[in-house]
This record gives sequence, structure tokens and C-alpha cells, in this order.
Amino acid sequence: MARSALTRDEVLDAAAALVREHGPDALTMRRLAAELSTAVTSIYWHVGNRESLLDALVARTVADLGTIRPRGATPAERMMSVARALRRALRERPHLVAMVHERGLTERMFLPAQRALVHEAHAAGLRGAHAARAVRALQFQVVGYVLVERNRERAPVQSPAEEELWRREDAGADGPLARALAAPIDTERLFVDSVRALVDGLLAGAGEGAAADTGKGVPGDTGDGDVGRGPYSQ
Amino acid sequence: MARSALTRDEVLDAAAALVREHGPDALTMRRLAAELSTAVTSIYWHVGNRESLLDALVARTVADLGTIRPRGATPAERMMSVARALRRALRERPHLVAMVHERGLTERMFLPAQRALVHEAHAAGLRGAHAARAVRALQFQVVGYVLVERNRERAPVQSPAEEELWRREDAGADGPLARALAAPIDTERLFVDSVRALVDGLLAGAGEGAAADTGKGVPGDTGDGDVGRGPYSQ
DNA sequence: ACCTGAACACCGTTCAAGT
DNA sequence: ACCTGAACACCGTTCAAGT
Repeated sequence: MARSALTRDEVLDAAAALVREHGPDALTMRRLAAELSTAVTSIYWHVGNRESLLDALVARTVADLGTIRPRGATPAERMMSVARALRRALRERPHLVAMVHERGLTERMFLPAQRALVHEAHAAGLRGAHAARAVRALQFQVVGYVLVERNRERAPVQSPAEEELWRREDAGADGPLARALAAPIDTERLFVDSVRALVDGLLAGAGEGAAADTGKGVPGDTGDGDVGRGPYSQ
Repeated sequence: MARSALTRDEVLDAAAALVREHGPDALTMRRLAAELSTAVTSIYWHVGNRESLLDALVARTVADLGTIRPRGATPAERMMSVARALRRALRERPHLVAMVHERGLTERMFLPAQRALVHEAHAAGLRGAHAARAVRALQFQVVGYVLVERNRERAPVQSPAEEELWRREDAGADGPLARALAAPIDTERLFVDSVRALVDGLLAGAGEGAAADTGKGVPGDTGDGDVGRGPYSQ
């Protein structure tokens, strides 16, 4: 069998590799063709155009994001474990997640996690629209946090260093506060603190009955990867 | 006086207009030149290159983001008013804010708001590193929320409609929950709820003494707009 | 000090043509 | 059904040259 038969999957693999290693900007049709030792135009036959190539990569990422298994004894703990798992999954695929975000598919991507959160919110005694808002608040919180966090990491040396920006005068007489704000952020801890505060705030006043519910997790959410094949000639 | 003397500010104004009306992708050097009825290369003389042109726009936006005036009777209320004001400011400049974000300058942009939050956290009785974490948690929350929110607005018709994704089985026996999750999000309300829950969680247990503190607001944070002028020849 | 056109090395995409 | 090279209309950027 001749090895040289180019397939759509090979194209996607090579494209994903380029993105993973050099970022989305490095993914040009010509470079991709060179990587695959083929003509640029062959790629067009397999994936249509650059836009739908990116769409396909994004669809893959959405499918890749596996199911989330909540852990912990109480609903609050299990909600926090979902939040941590979500964050980790996002951080493992920064470029691709950014692309998902650009395409406005973030929500679709988080459906499995959302299901797990619904389960836990219910177990915590939240019901109806109240539970829905709690789930979404947490989801927004986690996704937003990771976006901000990634942003900080990509940031160049912040134009004026944070320390310069925080002179003593601004923090009143609170020396430790000023010092804490001048120090680099412990994003790990800040994340946990933020999530805990939010979860506490959301669950405050909810009926605390079903805390011993089995943290069984999410119904399987597999499949759904493919996005349409075949030629793209008009 | 000859009207035709091209200035750096004119270039920036035209560029900002292009971005505001057609998005960052529409800002090409050639189109900008056409807009200004000048040669492409003239623009290079004034702003160096595309990258530093974007930098300058971003610096402008950062400077534009005015000071924030907290309102409300209690520190908690004033913190929430800062959060709302921040969100509004972000939503008024979506393209430019996205550019600030891409450049990793989000933090720099929010310094004024951060100052206001520090003031209120202190008034609420938080001290030292604890106060610093509260301020940052809230800041991450607001910025992250707006990023997610913008993302949703740009989203195309979510591939499978949310309703299809939420069949009854997933929400257990909670019909209202399922219906609430299938309905479009009231992002305004979700934002307020989330912020309130977070603020409540953050302030829980803090000394509640100085609630009547004057909500005087932030020390002036003007100036700082310019970013270096002159020729860019190597 | 400011502006210009020509030129270079890139893009994504289309098309007519091959096998 | 798959692959190809040539060509088009765009990019950002540099350079040598004008005034």
C-alpha cells in the first residue's frame, strides 16, 4: 500500500501539531502543506479552507475534553473538584482552548462539566432557576478565571512593574496589604479561594440535606467528533 | 495652514475608528493609508509598524478607562458598584478591550478599579494578604465574566441548540431546573448574582465595623497616555 | 523632517488541468 | 477521486529616493 495517500485526518493531525507547538498563527496553509510534503491545493481538497480547518480542530478539542468525575464528600467539595478539573483541562490545551473561545464554542465545550455541576447543585438542595443560576455562576467563574490567568501568563513584563504601581500611600496604613498586592499572584491559591468563596455564597441558605449523595459523576458524553467530510468543491 | 500635515494622532484616530467600526482585522496598514489618503509608508514613519500601532491604541484604551466612583452605603454594596462599573466600561469597548486582553495588559487596565476595591476591602475590615486575595478574586471574577459574556455574544448559533442538549433526564426530576438551563441566560442578573455571592463569601467573617466610611473613591489616575513619539527608523 | 513608489517575501484562495 | 502549478488579490515591511 502506498503510504502517500493523504487523508483528512492526517491533515488535521499535522494542523493540531502545528498549533500545539507554535500557536495558531503558525498554522498557515502553505506551511501545513510543506509539513505534509504536498501541494497547498491538496489541503483545500480535504478541508475546504482555513476557516473550516480551524473549525474541525475546535470540534476535536470539544470532543477531547473528557467527562469530569466529581470527587469529595459534600456537594460543595464535589463542585469545587469539578471546578479544579475544568481548570486543569483548560490549562493543558491553551492554544486550542483559545481557538474554541474565539469561535464562541466555549459553552458547548463545557456541557459535560455543566451536567456534573447540575447534579451537585441538586444534591446541595438547590432547585429550579436558583440551581441553574448557581451552576452558571460557577461555570462563568472557572472559565473566566482561566481566561484571565492565561492572559497574565502571556503578558510581557508588565509595563510598569506592579510594585511601582503600588506605592504605600494607596493601601492606606496597611503595609501587609501593599506588600501582598506588590507580590506575584499565587494563582493556584487564588483560584481555590475564589471558588470556595463563590460556592459558599451560592450555597448559603440552601437546604443541607443530601450531602451524602453518591458522587457518581456524569453520564457518558462521547462521540460527536466528526463535522462533515468529503469534497468542498462548490 | 495646509490641512494635509499628517500627525501621529490622526493616524491613531483613524485606526481606532477602523477598529471600532469593523474590528481589529479590518485594520490593515494599506486600508488605513487609503482612509487617510496617504502612502502606506507614511504611516510607518509615524507609528513604526502595525504592532506598535496596536500597542498605542491599547495604551489609549487603558488611559481612557476612567476612574471608578464606588457608590453605596456599605463596603459590600460599593464593591458591587465597582464591579458593575467595570463591566459596563468593558462592554462599551469590546474590540479594544479584546486587544488589550490579547496583549496581556488587562491587569494594567484595571489598576484604578483595583485601587477602589482595595479601599473598600479595607473598609469592610479585611486586612493584609486576606484583603489582597479578596480584591484579586473580585477582579478576576469581573474580567473573566465579561470575557465569557462577550464570547457568548459573538458565538454563532450554538451548534446544537441548548434546548436539545438539555433533555429532561439530565436534570433529574427537576423540571424548572431543566427549563431554566434551556432558556437563554439573563447575563445581567447572573452577573449581579455571581458578584453578590462572591462578595458575600469573601466578606463572611470579616470585622464589620467601618461600613459608614465615605465612599470617596479613587485618587486621580490621569495622564500616562503617551507611549513614545518620533521616528522609528532603525 | 516628512512623504513617496517600487520591490520583497509572505498570505488565502481559485481555476483549469492533469491522472 | 485525488493532486498539481500558475495566477490573483491581498498582506506587512524595507529601502533608496525625493523634497
